[in-house]
Amino acid sequence: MPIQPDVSSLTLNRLSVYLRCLRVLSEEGATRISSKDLARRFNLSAPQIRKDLAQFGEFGIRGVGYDIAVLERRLVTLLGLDRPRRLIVVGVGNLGRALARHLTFNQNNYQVVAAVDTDPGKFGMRVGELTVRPVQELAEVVRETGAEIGIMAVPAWAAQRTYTELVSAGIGAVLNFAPVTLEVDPEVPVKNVDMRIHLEELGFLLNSR
Amino acid sequence: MPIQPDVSSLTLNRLSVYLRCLRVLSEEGATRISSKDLARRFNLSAPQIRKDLAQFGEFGIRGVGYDIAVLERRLVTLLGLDRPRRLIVVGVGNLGRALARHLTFNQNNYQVVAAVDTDPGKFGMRVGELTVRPVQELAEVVRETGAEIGIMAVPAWAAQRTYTELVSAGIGAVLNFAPVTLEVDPEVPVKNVDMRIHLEELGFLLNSR
DNA sequence: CCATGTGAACAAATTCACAGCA
DNA sequence: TGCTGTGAATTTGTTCACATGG
Repeated sequence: MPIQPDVSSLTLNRLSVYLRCLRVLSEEGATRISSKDLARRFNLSAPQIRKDLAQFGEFGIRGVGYDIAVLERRLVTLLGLDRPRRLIVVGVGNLGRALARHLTFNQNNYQVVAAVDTDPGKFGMRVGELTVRPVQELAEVVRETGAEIGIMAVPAWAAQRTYTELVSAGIGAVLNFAPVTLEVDPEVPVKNVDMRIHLEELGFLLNSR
Repeated sequence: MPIQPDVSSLTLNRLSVYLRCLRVLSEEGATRISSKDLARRFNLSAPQIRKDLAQFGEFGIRGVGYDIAVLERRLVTLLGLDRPRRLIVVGVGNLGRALARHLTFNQNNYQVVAAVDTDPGKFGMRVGELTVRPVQELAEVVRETGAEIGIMAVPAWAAQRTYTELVSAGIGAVLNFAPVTLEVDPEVPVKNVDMRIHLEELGFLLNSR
């Protein structure tokens, strides 16, 4: 019965995948699933499912499998999906505007609550339900809205400065779409979405055939 | 002097990073760089730089370092950045429209040359320079435009079918933004951009403090 | 000399295989 | 009996350290 010592990013990402799979099964009315069946059904690895889950306690029933509802609840809690997460979009170019709309999901969690930009020409502009505010007011906006995650959709050259500003404004974590490697404060984790790197990898693969 | 046996995704992604760094140095007028200096300057690992590069031949000059221009050219070639890459966007919702604009870079490579959707209400709609065409004409559009990479910005439930259609249409590789694990044809590689997984990882990290 | 290129040591991640329990 | 949970084996990736060569 070990507590999580520290969990790798690889494992965490698989937890998200497992949750997705469990929701499909729930939808179908299933109540129990073994790691083997889960693996077969969704192209996963059974021992890996067990190793991953075992890091957070013993959920399974030996000889039977996992209770889908129980496991689902546990993963929801672990991934912080049991309460709202407020997001703030920084940079409302093409991508920022799309993200401001796209990342506001249905339900209770993940809602984009604010958008800011440096360009005075954009202040007051409407993006979905939001009004674009000046980046100078970032700290204020973060405080007012309770935003926890910053979505960075700024040009590469502005990214490091923007990150620093988000940190000072009291943000808790950042999803970065700018194609740069940020100098990161360990207190404010960053995940990068670097489309150019992905495209270049595909470019390499296209070349080799 | 080994040829590339097969290169890991991790290595390929670092090549993109190296290229980015070299461009900064070029810009500054530098002509030579050692793995040690490159590592120090950009927070990389010197032995890893050497290992990564060595997979593709011997570029360095012992006792001196690497010639920036030579290395840059080699990486450009490896990553397929020396000739145009035409992209087709499938699904022109908020995200698809933004990507259609965002992924058309300056220069000669990476240009979005077409956009398609299933919704007849969107046929003929303008997105930047493009006109949205019916997904039924996918194969034709791919042939006409010479698109090599498909950008999937469709809902999760449509993703698998869309991938299959892209494969039949003769696409070479896919960048997938739908939050699903695709069943993949080994001939048509896929890279996933799964924002939900990233947000859920950040959610976990926010919880643990 | 000095930095590359590389085998050897190490670390991380995955898979295996089985003990232990419902 | 059958599946979980887990140490042990394996594979994959990174770092070290040094022989090699400009």
